[in-house]
Amino acid sequence: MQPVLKDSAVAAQKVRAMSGGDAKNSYEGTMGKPLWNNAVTSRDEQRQQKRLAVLGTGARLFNDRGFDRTTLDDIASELNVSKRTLYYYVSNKEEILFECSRLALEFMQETIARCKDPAVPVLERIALLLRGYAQLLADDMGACLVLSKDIPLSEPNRDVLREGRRSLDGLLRDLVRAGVEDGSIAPNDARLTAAAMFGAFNWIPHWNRTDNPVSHDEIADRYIGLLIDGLRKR
Amino acid sequence: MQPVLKDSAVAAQKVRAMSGGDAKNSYEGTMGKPLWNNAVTSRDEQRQQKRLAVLGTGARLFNDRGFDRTTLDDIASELNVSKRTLYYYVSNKEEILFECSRLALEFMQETIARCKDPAVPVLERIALLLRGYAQLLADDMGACLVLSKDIPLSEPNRDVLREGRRSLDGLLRDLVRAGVEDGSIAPNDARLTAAAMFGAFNWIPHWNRTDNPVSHDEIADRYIGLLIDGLRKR
DNA sequence: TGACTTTTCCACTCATCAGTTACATATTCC
DNA sequence: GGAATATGTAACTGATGAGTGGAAAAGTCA
Repeated sequence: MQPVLKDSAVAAQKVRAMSGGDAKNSYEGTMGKPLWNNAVTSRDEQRQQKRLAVLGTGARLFNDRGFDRTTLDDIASELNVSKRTLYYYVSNKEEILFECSRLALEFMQETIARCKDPAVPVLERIALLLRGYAQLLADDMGACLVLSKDIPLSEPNRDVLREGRRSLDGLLRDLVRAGVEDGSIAPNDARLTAAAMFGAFNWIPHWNRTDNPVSHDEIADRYIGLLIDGLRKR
Repeated sequence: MQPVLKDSAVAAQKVRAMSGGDAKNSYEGTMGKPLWNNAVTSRDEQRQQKRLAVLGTGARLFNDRGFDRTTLDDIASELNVSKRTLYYYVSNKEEILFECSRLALEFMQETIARCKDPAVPVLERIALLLRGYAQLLADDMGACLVLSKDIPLSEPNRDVLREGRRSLDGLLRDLVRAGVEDGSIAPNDARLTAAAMFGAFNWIPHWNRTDNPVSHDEIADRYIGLLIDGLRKR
């Protein structure tokens, strides 16, 4: 196939071309938002969008094959571009993974903020957090946060992600403790409880990454029901 | 350090030497059983034990660094042996991973059998299964089953493991359905329920792999309690 | 048009690592 | 003792893949 970026006349086509052309591979963007728009965009915006296409394609391939088994040539050829071109948008392979994970954590911020509203009952806030998390994991970048969790990054990057994960975990623990305090939750070790809950959700990208995935909303509903009310019939 | 296998006089010492010598690295064997015994052992038994040491060390390093980031030289040097020597016990890198996973699934068979006893109430049988699974995950080979789950193996091996995992998952689903049938469990989608439960447990090796791990029995107790009775206070 | 910037690619280097070749030394057993 | 078997090593091969150098093509704007 021809290198597309060079030939196409219109910027919008270019960015679409970055995504690989055919529908099944086309990069749908992050959190469901389309990656490009057809309006005339500035050079900087185009650059930013292409960079996002690199990150998104990277995330998808990392999730499919694993970080170590994905070559930069894989990502490049998915985008119909040479490997050298990728280095115009990112400075190395690690940066792709780091940025995907960092963005994923950033996407959670809105949900996190909403979970801190003291007007909402604790159990509902926990459900809110978990539902938001399930939606995050439906996205390639969100799944990347889980599936490539154990790839060792260099010093500063690693700390940034660790802090992000830690604060997410801390929030759930705090909610559990708050629930115990106000009597809505049975006493328990908040650390283990939070680990069990995140664990259940983190496993989703491991099994639900098929051609016909179960809807993450449906999964979230059942998981939340199970975690809050348990298996046992009353 | 000297190559130890060649110099040591006594078989038992040899096998201990295979494990790296110093206590912190010494290979403790599988499922808590010591790997060697001091009785005079036959050549075949020694070979088998050394093979197990290779597998166990492989599993541990795979769990620590990931399969792709573990070289055969890493495993060899952990055992104070040359890489070529490993090839006397296994035929390639994949075989190490495959055998570890296969053995882990084999270790579960006893638990699986006990869970099929119809005299025991369903909820207890589920607890039995999950407790056995948590113990499996405390072992390097068991953790390997989870942490290297997504490494692609060649055709026949992949199918063997898939079948093992599938039947484990199937058992839990069947138990859940049986519980719904006999009224001890609230109606639900058994597939999602089993996924949530295994997910919670599968995540353990991801977070509890430190110098001071939480006891897997303690984790199992809390997880089982949560999954059966839920967060909500009654 | 022509100067300037942005984007792109070909072809390369260099390191890593699975698996092998060729050989050496121990051990077992006749 | 000596043949057969088991255990081990050092040094190599061949493939793979991250990252780069240098230059050409395309786009921008006077």
